[in-house]
Amino acid sequence: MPEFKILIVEDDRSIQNLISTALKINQYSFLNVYNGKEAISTCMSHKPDLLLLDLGLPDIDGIEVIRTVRTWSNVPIIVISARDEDSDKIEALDSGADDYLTKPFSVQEMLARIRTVQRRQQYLPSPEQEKSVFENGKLKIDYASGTAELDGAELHLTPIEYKILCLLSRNVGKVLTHSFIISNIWGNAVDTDIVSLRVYMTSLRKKLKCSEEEEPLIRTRVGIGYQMIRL
Amino acid sequence: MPEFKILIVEDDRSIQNLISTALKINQYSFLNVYNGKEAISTCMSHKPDLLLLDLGLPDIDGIEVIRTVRTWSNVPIIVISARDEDSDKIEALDSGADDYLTKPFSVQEMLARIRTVQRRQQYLPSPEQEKSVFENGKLKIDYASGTAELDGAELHLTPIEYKILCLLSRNVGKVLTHSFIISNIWGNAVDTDIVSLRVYMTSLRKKLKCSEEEEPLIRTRVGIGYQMIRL
DNA sequence: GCTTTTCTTAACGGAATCTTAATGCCGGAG
DNA sequence: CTCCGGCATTAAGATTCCGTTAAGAAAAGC
Repeated sequence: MPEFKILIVEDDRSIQNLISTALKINQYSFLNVYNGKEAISTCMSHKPDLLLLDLGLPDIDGIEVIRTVRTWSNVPIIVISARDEDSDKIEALDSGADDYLTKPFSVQEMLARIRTVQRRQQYLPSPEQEKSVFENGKLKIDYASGTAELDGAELHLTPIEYKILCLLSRNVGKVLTHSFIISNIWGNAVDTDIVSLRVYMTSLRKKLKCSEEEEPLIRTRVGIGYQMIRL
Repeated sequence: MPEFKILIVEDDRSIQNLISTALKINQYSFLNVYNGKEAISTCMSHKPDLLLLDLGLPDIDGIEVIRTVRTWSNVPIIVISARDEDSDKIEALDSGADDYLTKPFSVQEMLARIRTVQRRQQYLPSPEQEKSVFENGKLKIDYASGTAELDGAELHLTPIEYKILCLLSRNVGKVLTHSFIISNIWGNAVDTDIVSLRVYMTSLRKKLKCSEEEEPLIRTRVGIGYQMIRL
């Protein structure tokens, strides 16, 4: 195995120190950042193999960090938080976290859970080239900053529109079924109608369409779902 | 998404019942076994997508179950145990467990951690995904993206046409009876006429036929059914 | 608290698709 | 040769599916 890079996101210096020391002893390579924005940008630039993430950050909420990173990356995320309410755990896990440790935590257990992540990594096919910027024709998405632009002009998308666009872009060329899109956007719990999805597709298409006489970026597969065309 | 089968390994009937009920409500399909030997054999025979494993079993130690299963399978394992010593957790995780919940545990948290496993599953290469492209003469089907093309040009197929084409392609060379095709496309419940099938075969053939003087891709077996020819 | 944005739901016209029916073709049996 | 069963093909009605608009509800920002 090459090297395993861990990004520690923790504003409490003493805990940050505790974790760093443990990782150093076990010969992991790691980086420290102290707030959410740094976490996202470092994650983008350094492409770590694992995130150790505190939820209580000074700037952004940790949950938001998870959601943002998950728009373009499947990097394992272990949450380390002082909040021990069930609702917090569930929200973090459903937002995309892989594991959740409650402070005070056992360093040995943390290390064991890191090893679990490493072990799973082995079975993954190819370390997919996860880029944080997506480009397709005139469309350009910057997953890290959460923005999209068309022909250089920034698009003003609502959160849901943006999510749908991300989902389609991450699966360019593939046909995504209605139910797949809905469960990915609204979560497994909620049952939203297909009708809502259609409304969003309309407004998305309206915003994506700069000129006529062009092949539409998003194609409808009648009876199945939608598909972004690779231009 | 197909179905997600969970194997519950728990000798305490009350807890087993608690878990079963939660899974049933959330429409998972699951199996119950009550000791380690059954766990291992059922795991082999039924190939579940997830193991919920209690460590305190009457016959074998749970850790041994993990190690045994791990000799041939990477199926996700979530341990649910009364032991809350660090050493127990670490041993279980290092033996191959993916997660560790301590009794008493929150059912909601358990469900969230199951969803985490499911989410990760999506990114893994499934057996069918590996051979997801079918080619035969000028015809090419990409099962993953749900598209088919003829001579490089994409085919516009209706859902039923596409289903029929997939069915035939997955059984190239074989003769499929009318009733087999009908039950596979429309399900055993609906009684659709053979006449409808003929109409679809016509439109399918029309779309598949690029030039004359060629051997037709789909051959009629009078009185029996249809067959895709391997070119 | 008020304004603005975003989300959701309902309604409707139109398009794509499914199904059924009618017609003609072909080969074998009488 | 003629009849008949199985099949292909076409057309047309029925049905489902989609896109769009508008309006009220909810949420976010000020």
